[in-house]
Amino acid sequence: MGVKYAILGLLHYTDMHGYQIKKHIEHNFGHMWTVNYGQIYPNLKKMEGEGLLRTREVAQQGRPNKKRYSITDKGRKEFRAWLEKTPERGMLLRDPFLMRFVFFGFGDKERSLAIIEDQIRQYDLQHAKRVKNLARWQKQDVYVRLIAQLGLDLNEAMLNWLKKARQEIMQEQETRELVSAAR
Amino acid sequence: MGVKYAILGLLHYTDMHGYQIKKHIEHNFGHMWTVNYGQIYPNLKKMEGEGLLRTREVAQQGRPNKKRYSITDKGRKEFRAWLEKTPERGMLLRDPFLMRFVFFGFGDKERSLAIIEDQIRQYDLQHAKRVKNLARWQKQDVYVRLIAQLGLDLNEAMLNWLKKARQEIMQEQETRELVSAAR
DNA sequence: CCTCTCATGTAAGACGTTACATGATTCA
DNA sequence: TGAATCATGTAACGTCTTACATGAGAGG
Repeated sequence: MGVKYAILGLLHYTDMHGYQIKKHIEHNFGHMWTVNYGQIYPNLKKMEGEGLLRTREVAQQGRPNKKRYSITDKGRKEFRAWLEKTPERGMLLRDPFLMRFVFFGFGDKERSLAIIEDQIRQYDLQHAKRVKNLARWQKQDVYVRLIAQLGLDLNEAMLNWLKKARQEIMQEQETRELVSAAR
Repeated sequence: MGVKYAILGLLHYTDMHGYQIKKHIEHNFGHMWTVNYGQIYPNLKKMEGEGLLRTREVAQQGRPNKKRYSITDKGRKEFRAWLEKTPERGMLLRDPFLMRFVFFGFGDKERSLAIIEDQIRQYDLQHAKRVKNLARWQKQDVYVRLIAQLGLDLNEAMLNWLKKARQEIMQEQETRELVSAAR
């Protein structure tokens, strides 16, 4: 259900073939969303069968023929109906780091701090990437600009939290050391 | 791979049966994570077969016997190894609302604003719930407390962004109306 | 020379969700 | 009377990921 509407949405901008759609999704929804050909190509085929898309095949030499997809009126109508529905459920956040974090109390403190340090580096890099892309987003409509802003906001919130977490965990360690030193 | 380590982690605190594990996960990871029996019971069975868990059956009248699971040394070892690995990938965020939001430019503005309004209400409710649970979290270790704090932080970031978004979208509308009124 | 980009696709498997079946007890 | 809680489990069905196969041309 996920990729389907992303594809229909993207084809509102311009006709595309599968390879481009993947690139586009990675660029625009990237850092939070991954797609792969195993989802895209079967979906395109299925949607064509349902009359939501139309294909024009473009011959190429030395590589597989391109299939340029465009959205049909039926596709537009279905997309529109989806767009106006109230979202079926809330945000799902799954993060292998956070999953570990809850249980760090059962592990080694030094190792936990190293993993946190690594996450800070990761989010710093992401932040830089997002800032670099900002100019590109600014040319788009309000909604796309706002989504870009959300990416920055959440990134910032995570970074602040990670730094606060690092500090609190280190302090806890100091307290323990003081207690055992006092004995 | 997801539920497995959550189960091993929870069994570090106390022995539990499947029903309780589901309740626990919903309470502790809830609002971002959903689990169902279709995942839990087969996983428990499999993990018992691998020697990571041990069962004691508790007879009951009028309902299925309880199976109280406890973690084995092998389970603890495998959990520990997982805990200390650097997380395999970044945060994955999937949100049917945000998926729509990017494409709101192709839909009806009034409808989009109504959906945003609804999201604000939703996050307000969640915020209240999280605040109510804070006291319970404070009794736990640093890591659990920090995760609770992150929940609040991200909730707040989303709310601020939603309100900013609502305002910007409404203003855009006013500008358009002024332009057409001036003609 | 090697890696990246372009371009399509399939097959197998992992993972997740929904719905069903059973059935007593407790609470509104 | 009806719904929720307790308690286990399976089957069918979706979705997602990984790995494979093919192969030319561009750029470092």
